Amino acid sequence: MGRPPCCDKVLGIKKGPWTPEEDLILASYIKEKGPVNWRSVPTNTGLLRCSKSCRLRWSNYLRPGIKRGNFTELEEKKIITLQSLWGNKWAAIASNLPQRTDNDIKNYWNTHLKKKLNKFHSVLRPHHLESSSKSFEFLNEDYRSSYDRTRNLEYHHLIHQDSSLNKFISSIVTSSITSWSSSTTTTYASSTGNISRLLEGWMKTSPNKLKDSSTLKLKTTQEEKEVPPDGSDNSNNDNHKTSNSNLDDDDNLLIKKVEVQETCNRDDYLISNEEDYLESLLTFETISTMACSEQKSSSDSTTIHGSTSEPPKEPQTTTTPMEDRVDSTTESNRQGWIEDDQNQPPFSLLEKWLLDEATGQVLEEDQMEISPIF
DNA sequence: AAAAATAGCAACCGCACAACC
DNA sequence: TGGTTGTGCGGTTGCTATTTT
Repeated sequence: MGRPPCCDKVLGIKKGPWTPEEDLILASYIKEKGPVNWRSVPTNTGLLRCSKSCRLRWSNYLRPGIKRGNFTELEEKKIITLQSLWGNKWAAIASNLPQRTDNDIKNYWNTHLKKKLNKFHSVLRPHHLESSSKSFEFLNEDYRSSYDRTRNLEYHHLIHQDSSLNKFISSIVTSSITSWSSSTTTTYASSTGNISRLLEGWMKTSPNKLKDSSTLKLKTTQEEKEVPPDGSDNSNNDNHKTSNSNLDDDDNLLIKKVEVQETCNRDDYLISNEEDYLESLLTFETISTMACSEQKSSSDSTTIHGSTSEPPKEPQTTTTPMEDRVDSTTESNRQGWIEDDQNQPPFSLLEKWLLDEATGQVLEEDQMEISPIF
């Protein structure tokens, strides 16, 4: 026998946007009762909502400490990085952005960042993409999406090849958390904000939440790196909510302290490289404009290649972009990719930056020395 | 000025899984 | 042991606001 129908199948259950009155009732009830059995909430509050709807409303909008709208560049960067590492594991990603909900991040990714990345690729690699689009005509939307993700994963792979890069990503996340921890600015949507302010002071961000968020598990061993914090096989969806199962809370707090200290010691490094990253990724609209005007004014198909204006090169083979790019994730191909740069399609700024990082052109190894996180 | 298209986002849906009985 | 329940999660839908035609 399967599960009984969810309560939202019951007649009389209200759907659609929540009203401020409903928000107030729900928030007040949870404020009074504390952690609740969601099944009992509609009954006890008189709300004509299903338990799931109540839980969702609370966890996504009413829960104190939620920050809404106005994603910062650092948050964008972090989302992009983690999405490339873990895919659409929004809950896992959200666990590393303490004030954001998975739903919010997911929406932001779908409506902003995905487009941004696509634009980023299409502008900086017009030649490559032009041929890509033809090769992709036979692919359905899902498959193309998976290709997009594969491209993101290429960055991931490059990062994996080089411990310093991996550490860099870790440090980005860590420094983000550090700055968030000290941030007190919170922006709420109108009605939600009113409700939240009603609850202000009642429920501070729980120590556990803060601690969990601070214990991002960017693994440093190869097998661990591939595992998202919730477990890649989905065998345990709650894995990302626990810090280090082998350590007790005090140990984890100690690790956090050490980590923060190390982050502070790396400030100079972080600032310079995060700026580089942002420059390539988050300001590409400017680059896009430049590229467009460049292409308009020039008929010789000159295009932007990283920070240079190296002419684009036609792909040397007839392989599809998928083959071309996915195969490049092998170590040998990666090496070839780097060494045989002249024969490869031009890299985007981001790709080039990562390659520069991987080949040690930017950073000294001793500067990068960071204790493995967890 | 109005209609159509698009973007943004809140909320819903359904599946998976663990805990409980 | 198997059914029931509660919860988490990712994907999708649909409404509203904004922009374009």
